[in-house]
Amino acid sequence: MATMKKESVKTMETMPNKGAWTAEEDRKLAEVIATHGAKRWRTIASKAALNRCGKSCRLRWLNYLRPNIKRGNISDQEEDLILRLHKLLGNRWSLIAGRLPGRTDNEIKNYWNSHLSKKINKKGKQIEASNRECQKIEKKTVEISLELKEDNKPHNGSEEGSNVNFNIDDLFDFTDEDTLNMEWMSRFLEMDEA
DNA sequence: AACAACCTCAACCGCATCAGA
DNA sequence: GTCTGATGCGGTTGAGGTTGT
Repeated sequence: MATMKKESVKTMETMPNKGAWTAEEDRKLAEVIATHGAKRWRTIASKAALNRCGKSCRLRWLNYLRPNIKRGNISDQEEDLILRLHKLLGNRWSLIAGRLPGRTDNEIKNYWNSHLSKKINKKGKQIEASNRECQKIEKKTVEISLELKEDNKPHNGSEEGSNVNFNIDDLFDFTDEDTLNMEWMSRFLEMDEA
């Protein structure tokens, strides 16, 4: 990918190199990191003589050159984990990445923005629709119960004697998902404490 | 075949936080 | 305590690829 942003000649002359990394740059950077370690990025940048800033070198190393980087598609299992972690942590990409060996925060962020956010929106719309349906049913249930109350009301106006036993729990159909999430979250937090 | 619209992902930017002097 | 440089993080951009018309 020959990524070269539109820049004036002056900027090109004075600013550090920008755009896509070449194989040669990667090799030089890896070489310097091998001898000096992955810290003091500004020093690394100058030792590698790449005409790139320390920040760029760090990013390149973390997202591309670092060993044990897992390349390729995100598995269903990983996707599920990302979804759960995002639910728990929000856009804390580096924390999420920390729970996915071999994956980088940038990769997860990109995956979220291009795949999962769309999925969530889609699901969100479905949930909205089903919520609307639930509200309709709820409204109807309340109407019916009020009608029944009216019918069973003694003519002296007392509430006693009503046959309507209204159980609030019957209105909600809880799935096991919330319970599972709570259990999973506890396990996750235990991992951090360990 | 040509063009537009959309998608992906590497790289950049700005800000926040950390660490050492 | 505070100043300064280094590092880390999340948001954004845009080139190149893919798909649709």
